[in-house]
Amino acid sequence: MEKLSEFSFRQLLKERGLKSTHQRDVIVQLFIEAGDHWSVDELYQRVRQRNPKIGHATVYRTLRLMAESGWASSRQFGDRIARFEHQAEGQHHDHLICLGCGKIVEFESERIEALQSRIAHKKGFQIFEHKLELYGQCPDCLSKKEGTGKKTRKKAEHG
Amino acid sequence: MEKLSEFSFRQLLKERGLKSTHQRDVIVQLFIEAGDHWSVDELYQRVRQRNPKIGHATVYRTLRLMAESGWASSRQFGDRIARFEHQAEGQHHDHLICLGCGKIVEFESERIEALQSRIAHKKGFQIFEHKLELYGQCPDCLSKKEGTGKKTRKKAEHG
DNA sequence: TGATATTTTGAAAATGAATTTCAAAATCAT
DNA sequence: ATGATTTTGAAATTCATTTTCAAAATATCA
Repeated sequence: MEKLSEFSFRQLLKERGLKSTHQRDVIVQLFIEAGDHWSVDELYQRVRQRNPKIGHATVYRTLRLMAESGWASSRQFGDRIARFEHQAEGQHHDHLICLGCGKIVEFESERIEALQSRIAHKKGFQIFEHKLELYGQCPDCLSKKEGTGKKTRKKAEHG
Repeated sequence: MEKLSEFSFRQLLKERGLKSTHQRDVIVQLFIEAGDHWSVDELYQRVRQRNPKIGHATVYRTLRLMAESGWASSRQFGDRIARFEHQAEGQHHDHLICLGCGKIVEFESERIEALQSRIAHKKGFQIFEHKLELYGQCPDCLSKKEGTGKKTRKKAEHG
């Protein structure tokens, strides 16, 4: 699969007999710029800044289109809202999620993947994908937290 | 923590200054009987069979209460609906989910847990819980499937 | 036991993320 | 440009879950 860009997305649309639009350009471009783990609504806010006329349904639709065509994938971390990430070209990756500040850190482990395959095979399953999420406290939140152990989940930090 | 039973749940309510009710008895008992990975609605259907006067809000509330007090835990497998399981006394377990028939199989792996801890530690995180889900096809669906690779997710099978 | 303060309940309304509807607007092949 | 087709935005809808609120049930204690 090609690396995602505004242009390769237009290419994809063409191949599928779909139309290129200003809205799709903006959304795809901002999706690329934004980085991983944004919710639809967070991305929609950015889109609005660039063009307030673009509706949220269009953001949902475009993100879904990207996910269906393999450019993006959607995940849920604990809550009920979908967060999108750029589809990793090669390696699959997993996530550490901070319950303090919402920060999401990615990691990879070939050894875990290998163990997963072995387990699946033992149970007779054929695996298409997996999700591994570790929930806890990030270094920052651990050092800040002297006193009470609060469990409030703030809006996700990104960067 | 004590093993879950109707009676220990009444105990818990008492300790918390909450009231024992017929509804809570029925819901807890059926939750125990039902086994793992039922959605609220599926459990609600069972509850209705025993007592059609019990409302779905009460089932939601009771399940939430059980989850808050550590008797049950809720998870989402791919879709947006919560499924509940009895809190494993000792060992944490993970899940294999069949995308063909919705069957959910549990497994445990100390070695994966150990690798997870190591990774978390390396990134400076302190982990409270984790989720590992492997999505694919179960043995039954693999053998059934000769021709087309359909991806429809049926209602979950249990047992 | 009965009075009463408190909690719980069920029905219906509210919420919130995501999807659909539909008429108007935009796109694209000719 | 023309016209068929797709896309759009706003509003409505869906669906799981939560909340509201008046009525009912429960616990407490005199």
